[in-house]
Amino acid sequence: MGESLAALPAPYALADTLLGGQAFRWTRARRGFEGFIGNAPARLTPAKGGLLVESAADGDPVAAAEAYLRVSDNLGRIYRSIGKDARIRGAIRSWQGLHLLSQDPWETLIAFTASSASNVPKISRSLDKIARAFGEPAAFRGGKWHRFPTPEALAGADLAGLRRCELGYRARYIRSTAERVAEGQVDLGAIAKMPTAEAQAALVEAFDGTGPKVAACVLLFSMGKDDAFPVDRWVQRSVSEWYFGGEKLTHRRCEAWGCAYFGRHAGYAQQYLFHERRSRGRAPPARFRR
DNA sequence: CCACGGCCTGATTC
DNA sequence: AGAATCAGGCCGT
Repeated sequence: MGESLAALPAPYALADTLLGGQAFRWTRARRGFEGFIGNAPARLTPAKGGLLVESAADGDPVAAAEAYLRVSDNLGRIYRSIGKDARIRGAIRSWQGLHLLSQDPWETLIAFTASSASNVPKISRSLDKIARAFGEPAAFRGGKWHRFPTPEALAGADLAGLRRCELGYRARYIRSTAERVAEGQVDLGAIAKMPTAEAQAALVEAFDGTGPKVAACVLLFSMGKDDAFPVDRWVQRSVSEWYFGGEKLTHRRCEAWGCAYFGRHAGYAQQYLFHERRSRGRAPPARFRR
């Protein structure tokens, strides 16, 4: 087991990043967090001069953690790029150091398929149950952990077993998605290489239960497509209230607006809007309206 | 292209 | 207490 110090840029909002709803399998543990990096159990603990990484991963756990946490993102440059107005700049100020993660596409696809019309605690419980029921056990720090199951393992899962994971109607979506990936009918790696709009269309086309929002989350949180702009209820509200004076917007129009307005790093803007609106944002001061 | 109802289910609100 | 409503949507009509 490796144990060493990773570099962590000065403002890195670790808790908001790990627990804020882009990943679902991290929990607080003492002064740090326990979860998975590259499907290996890991513990991350803020320490003087960096981040203590403990992991059962093969290879270089520190490098894996740094890649997963996207520590080399240049947030200053990104903030300048998306900081188009006082409203988004206020959100950036409130959530300084919030990062996007670079997660595994397969797990992210299943996680956000499970997320539809649900909520973070329930999604976390579902994914934990899926891992316990269908994933490989892994020993780490004297505890018993369960890796996220492979596509093959989930493709072979019985529907009743999946339903016991609090998945409801999403269970059949998850199994059919696993079947398509396991059978090699869809290549997530190939999709990750496509331009964003094309990749999003390919995901929606390929998988039952994957619509534009879920696809955008997969692109943003696991495929490095920072120009994806997932529109969920919170982002929809924030854009409607803060940029359109409360006017109702279709999902499609909201997404198109976000991509055009924020540009290359629209996905980062989305994260900040999401956190700001979900945590406390209400009606905007009139001066922010257009 | 858009609007609407239905869908599993647990927590919260009324 | 039991009924609505909501929750990081998607699908079919």
